[in-house]
Amino acid sequence: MNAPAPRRTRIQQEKRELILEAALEVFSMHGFRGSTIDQIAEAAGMSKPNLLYYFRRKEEIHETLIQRLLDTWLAPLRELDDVGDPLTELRSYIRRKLEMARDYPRESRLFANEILQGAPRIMPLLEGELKSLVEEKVAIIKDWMRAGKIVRTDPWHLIFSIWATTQHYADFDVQVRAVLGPDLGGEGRFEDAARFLEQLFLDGLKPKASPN
Amino acid sequence: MNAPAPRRTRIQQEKRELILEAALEVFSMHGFRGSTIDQIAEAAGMSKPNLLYYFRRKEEIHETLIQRLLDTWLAPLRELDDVGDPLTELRSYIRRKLEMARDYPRESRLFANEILQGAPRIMPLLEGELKSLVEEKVAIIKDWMRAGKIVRTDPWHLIFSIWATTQHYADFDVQVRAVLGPDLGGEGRFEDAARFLEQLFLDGLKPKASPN
DNA sequence: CAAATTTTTGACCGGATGGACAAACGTTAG
DNA sequence: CTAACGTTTGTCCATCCGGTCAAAAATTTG
Repeated sequence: MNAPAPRRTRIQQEKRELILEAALEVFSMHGFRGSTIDQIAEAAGMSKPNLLYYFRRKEEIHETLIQRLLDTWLAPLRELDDVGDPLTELRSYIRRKLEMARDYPRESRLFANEILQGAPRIMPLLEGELKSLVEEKVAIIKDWMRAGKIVRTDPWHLIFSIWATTQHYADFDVQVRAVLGPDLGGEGRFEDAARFLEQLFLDGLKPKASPN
Repeated sequence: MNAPAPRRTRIQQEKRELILEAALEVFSMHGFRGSTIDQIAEAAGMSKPNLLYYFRRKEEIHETLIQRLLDTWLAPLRELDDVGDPLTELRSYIRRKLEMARDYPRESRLFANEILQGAPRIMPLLEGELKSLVEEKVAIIKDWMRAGKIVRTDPWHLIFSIWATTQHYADFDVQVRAVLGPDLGGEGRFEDAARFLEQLFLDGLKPKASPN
């Protein structure tokens, strides 16, 4: 399906990296249609034709960005496995997702933009890779429920709500900071969010009968 | 500050309404920059110059849409008051928000688009009206906590997480449906989500000591 | 009906934007 | 030095898009 990755010199690699970094900044802020090649070129410190020497089309930059994003984006969920204690596993999943919202807000917004617009470029991936990954993790969670390790609830919507609450702090960051104001909206907001989410999910999920 | 609303004939009102309906469809899908006047005009069944006879600029449509949206959008939160039982109040707030995600997904996406792009047009409103509304409701929630009606937790992030989880079903609807698949992703998904969220928030918030 | 007013449309304009291209520039290898 | 190759840039083009305008069509008013 994919063409073989062409050989590239070290300089080409670096320039392409520079462009991708700049494009991430621009795309995540203005969306695909709202961003211009000129903006990206300027952010990357080069001229438009020069940028087009490294990426032939605007879409090519976007595609590369999205593709690269998805690998790192799903990593936390991939790491969720059934070897550890369920509550510990879920806690560190939530924490990792929140850390990603804090450390990679641009990636999160790029993804959000894509989904908002109907996911035209990644629909197959959502229905394929993502769907089966979630199914795999849902199975694990169901096992935990059957074993009485966590309360019975809907595992799909549990995952959705973890996604929603954590990504909210990246995608809606402007709103969060505006509402919290200067006092509460500083860097500490992620600590507060982490504490809150841990309490929300883990107290909500902890079995009432025999808390061990 | 605002110019007085000009007198309009019934026909003008209807046409403007038609245009706003079409624009909501288009803007919520492609964002402001990604939408063209031609698209909106075609969706409204009229020519571009004709549309521009009713709205002089593209921005004017968008502003009208956003302004109208915000009133209805914050209505559920406004209704949250301290007269009823706290858990009942929160339950119906969550339910109303989820119903809005189900019944007005385009409005939700329009709002999400605006926030994602840094809220350039509504920042003052976020820092003003929204902030003080949230502060007001945070005070109520704090009272409930002091009175032992609900567990102590961070009221700001409680509100954020209600926003995040409910709006997720509108903004990320494509992803939700893709992951759930045809079986689970039907209309029942909102019922499932409602049940899950109620359990998540209310069990998580219910005081452990004396549940009454 | 006829004048006045409102609504609709085709044609057009100017600027922005994605992209092409050839020439210039720089670097490396013989 | 110079030929070959990789990189950079100025210029240009076609298209898209927001918005204008005058004239035609429809509607209302007298």
